[in-house]
Amino acid sequence: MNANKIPDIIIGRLPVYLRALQHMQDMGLKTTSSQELGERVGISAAQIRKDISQFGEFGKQGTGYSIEYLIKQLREILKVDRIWDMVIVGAGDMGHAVANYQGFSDRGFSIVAIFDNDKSKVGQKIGQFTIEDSETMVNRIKSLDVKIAMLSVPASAAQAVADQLMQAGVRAILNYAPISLNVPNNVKVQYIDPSTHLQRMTYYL
Amino acid sequence: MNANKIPDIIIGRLPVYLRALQHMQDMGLKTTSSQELGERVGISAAQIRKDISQFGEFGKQGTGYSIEYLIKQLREILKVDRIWDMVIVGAGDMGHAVANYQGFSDRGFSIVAIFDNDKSKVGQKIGQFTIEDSETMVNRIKSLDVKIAMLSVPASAAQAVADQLMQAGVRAILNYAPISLNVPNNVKVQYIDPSTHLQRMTYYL
DNA sequence: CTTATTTTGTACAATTCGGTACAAGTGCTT
DNA sequence: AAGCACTTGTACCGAATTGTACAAAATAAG
Repeated sequence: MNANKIPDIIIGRLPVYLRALQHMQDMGLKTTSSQELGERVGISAAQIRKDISQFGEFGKQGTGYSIEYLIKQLREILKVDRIWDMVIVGAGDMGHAVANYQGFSDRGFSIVAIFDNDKSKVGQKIGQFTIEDSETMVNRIKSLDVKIAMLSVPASAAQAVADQLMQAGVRAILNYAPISLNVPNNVKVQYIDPSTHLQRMTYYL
Repeated sequence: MNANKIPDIIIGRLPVYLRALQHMQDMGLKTTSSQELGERVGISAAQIRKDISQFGEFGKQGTGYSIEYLIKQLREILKVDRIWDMVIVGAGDMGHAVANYQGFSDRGFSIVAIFDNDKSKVGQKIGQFTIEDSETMVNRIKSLDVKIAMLSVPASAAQAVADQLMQAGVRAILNYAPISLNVPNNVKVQYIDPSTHLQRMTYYL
C-alpha cells in the first residue's frame, strides 16, 4: 500500500466494490474481472482497475481478480477487517429501525448501546438493547471506547448531540438528522437524509 | 436560466443549500451571503456562488441573497415547488420507519401507497396507510401515475422489484437495499446503505 | 457627497478526475 | 510450442472541477 494520499472519491467507491464482491462470493463465484465488476456497479472497468491499483497489484493478467483475496484486501484497506463498536443516539422510529437492522455484523459493525433523552423511553428494550439515558452518554461512550455513532435525533438537537459525541471521543458520525453538522477536520460525517436524496433526482424528472 | 447542461455534482449540492436555507428561514433570518451559507454547509463561498449563478443572478452585491427568494428559486430548479407522490415497496422495519417519517411533506414529497409481497402483512395498517399486495403493484402505480419509489426490500429481491417499478413507469428510486441496481440512463437511483456509508469513514479512523 | 465596506458574478489558473490505448502477462487450444 | 483470447496496470491526454482574484454594484458611515 502506498503512503500516498488517496482521494476521498476513490475511498468512497471501495465500499461499493466490496459489497458487490461479497454478493458475488455469496453466489459462489471465485474470480471476477474489472469488466464484470464494473457492469455490476455501474462504473467503467478502467476506473475500477485504477482505483484498486492505488493500493497494490491484486489482480492477475488474463484471469482477473480472486474474489476472496480482493475482499480480504479491501477489508484491510477500509479497516473493516475487524468489528467496530457503534452507538445509536435517538430511539425514535429511525433509531428503532437501525437498531433492528441485521446487516451490520457482516460488514464490520456492531451496535453496543442506544441512548435517548426521553426519560419515559429510558429502560425500554429494543431487541436485546436497553435504552440508556443521554445524561450518562458521554462517560459511557468514553468507557466503551466507541469511535462511531449513528445520530437519529431531531434536527434541532443534532448539533448539540454531535458536540457531546465528539467530546466523548467519537470520530465518525452517520447523521440521519436533516441538517449539516459542524465538525473539525479529524471527525468524519456521512449524511442520510431521504428528502435530500430524493431532491437530487427530481431535477431529472 | 441557461439551457446548458448542469453537472450532476452541482445538482447534488443544491438540496443541501436548500435545506440549510429553510433552516435559516425557520430561525427568522431574511438574507444571507455565500460566506455564511458556506460556513453552515461546509462548502467554500466561491463554490456556492458559482453553483447558484449557473441558474441566474439571484444575489445582490453588497447584501447577498434573499433567503425567501433563493429558496423559491432552488425549489423551482429542483422541481420541488410541487408535491411528488411516492410509493414504498417493502414493509419491514425500514419501510415502517420511512412510512412514519414526518419530514417529507415540507420538502416536496408525499407517500401514497405501500406494498409488500408477504400476504400476512397485506391489509395491515402503517399509520394511515394500508399495506397492499405486490401483485397489484405495477397496475396500481400506473394508475396513480407515480414516478418515485422507495425500495426497502431484501437485497435478493431488489433488482426484480426495481424492474417491476420501471415497468410501471417509475423514474427515480431511493434504494435502501444493500445492492447496486442495474437501470437504464433515464432512471435515477440514489443509494442509502448505512454499512456502505460507515465503511467510507472507517478508512480515516 | 465621498469614502469604506460588503458581496456578487465571473475570468483565469490550477488541480483533480476519468477515458483511451497499449505493452505485457496468463491460460487455453490446437 | 505457437497462436489466440483475455485481462491487468499504467502512461498519456482531455475534460471536469475547484480555487484565486477582482471589477462592479450596493449599502453604510461620516
